[in-house]
Amino acid sequence: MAELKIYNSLTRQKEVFVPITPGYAGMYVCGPTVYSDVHLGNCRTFISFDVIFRYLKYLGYRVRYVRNITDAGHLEGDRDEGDDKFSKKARLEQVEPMEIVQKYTIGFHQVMKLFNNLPPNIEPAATGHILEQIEMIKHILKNGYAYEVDGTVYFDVEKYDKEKPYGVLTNRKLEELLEGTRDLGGQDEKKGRLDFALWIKARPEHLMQWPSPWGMGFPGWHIECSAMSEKYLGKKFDIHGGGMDLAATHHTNEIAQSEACYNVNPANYWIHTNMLTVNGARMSKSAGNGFLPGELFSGDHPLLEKAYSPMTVRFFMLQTHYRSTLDFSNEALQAAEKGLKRLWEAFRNLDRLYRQSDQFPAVASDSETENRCLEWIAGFDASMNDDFNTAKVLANMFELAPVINGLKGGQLSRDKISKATLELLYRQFNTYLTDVLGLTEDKDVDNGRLDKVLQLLVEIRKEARQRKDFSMSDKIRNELQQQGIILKDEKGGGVSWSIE
RNA sequence: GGUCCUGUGGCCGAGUGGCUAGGCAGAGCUCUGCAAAAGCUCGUACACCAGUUCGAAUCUGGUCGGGACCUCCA
Repeated sequence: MAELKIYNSLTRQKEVFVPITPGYAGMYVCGPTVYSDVHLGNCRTFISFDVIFRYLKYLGYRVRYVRNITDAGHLEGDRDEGDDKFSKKARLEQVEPMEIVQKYTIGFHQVMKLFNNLPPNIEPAATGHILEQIEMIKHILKNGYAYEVDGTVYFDVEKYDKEKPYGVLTNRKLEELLEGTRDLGGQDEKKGRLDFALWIKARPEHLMQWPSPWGMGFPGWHIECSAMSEKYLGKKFDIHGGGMDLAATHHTNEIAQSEACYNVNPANYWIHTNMLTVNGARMSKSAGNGFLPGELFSGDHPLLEKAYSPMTVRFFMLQTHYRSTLDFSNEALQAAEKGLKRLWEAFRNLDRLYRQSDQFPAVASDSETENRCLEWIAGFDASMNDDFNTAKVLANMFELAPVINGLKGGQLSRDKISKATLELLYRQFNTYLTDVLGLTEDKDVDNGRLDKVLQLLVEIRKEARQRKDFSMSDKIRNELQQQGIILKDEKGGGVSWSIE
């Protein structure tokens, strides 16, 4: 099999993936800050990495996928002072901060499940790793890359940059970064404008605080990922991922922390997923243009014309490469909904053909059709190996759909492709659709009883049609359609049905 | 201002120096009692201006437009 190539943000080029330990892959992805509902933009990132996780497994790697829950230390502003997001929200809702954390963690997991994202292998929380974070800060202090001011510990960026380029990830020089920094005013206790807090002194009334060598306080936002990734994946692991917005600050600081502590860049491959936009502007919590998954599934949002299922949204996202921005619109979602429906229809037809695979010859009568199919099938792996090009995989599936539907509907004779090719097609189509891309069929109503009832109605309608009693047959079909059940008369006299 | 990304047919979106992805919408046809579904056919798109080249939407330079990051956000 061809090699997997990954676009590495660190080197700004595609590189062949070579794991540190053959057969194993370690991946750390920055998870959500659970002080409010995740919006669709957050979901896009996690869906992208879910597919990457799934594909690595498909390739046979034993993957350890770690995705953290940020439940402490994430501050409101850029001043390294004031409340963290949890305490603020807790005050607002008059509950414990951990109630906020619990509520939105559960919500996050529910949404992930609806999108059919596999759970990570480890999902560590920042509050559960205070000790590890303190140890790491102590280590950085000992190495001389941090300093304490009145109970708060800062990372010394300018000192660090003298030995290692601070802005490697975003390809920026320290001087440029310093120019872009806002003057924070005279009362700043930091030595350098780019210095960031590793540990923050807590005021007495602060709701979340822990004892430390520097007094009561709480960890800075960036140290948790460094400490937890080291704990579960080691000082050096294969893949570190997250949204593109995290590269300039969060990931840059993570690299600095690990370098200052262990003298190593924590990850070989840095993967950054692009933003979801609305009318060309980034979807974000602070901009107020965020869609909540729930609003999408119910259609309850002023900008939405109708509800869209989780799988429609997942498919919509997979039609675009993860490194491109994706613009969110009704038109695009409706197109995705119809496209996905067509794909499932083709898969159902393929499933039926597969069960009749004995009707297919050992050698295809039409080598051109046969070979084209084989190329499209091989294209699944080839596309994914090229930096996880899910859009191309789906395009190949759509290329195969007319062949499948043609074989099923009789427009294409069944000797056109060989039994072996049909079976390969079924296996790969099935594996990719459900295992690699993680799509499941939206079935709100489906059970054996409904099937029996429909078979009865189909039978009655068939008899009516034989009598040329078309008013009766149309009545059955139309009334069912009112309920969202579509009857389709097939060529050989059979009838199939699908639910809208 | 700095760093970087991007500009593809009505819409969404892949992409390689030459062989015009794909989806949705639209038109015609086949099939059908009528439909639906399905199948077949149809759009010669690649911001603009130069340059490199036998040949560029794909490479280089410039112009214009859009966006991200530099401040919390996946």
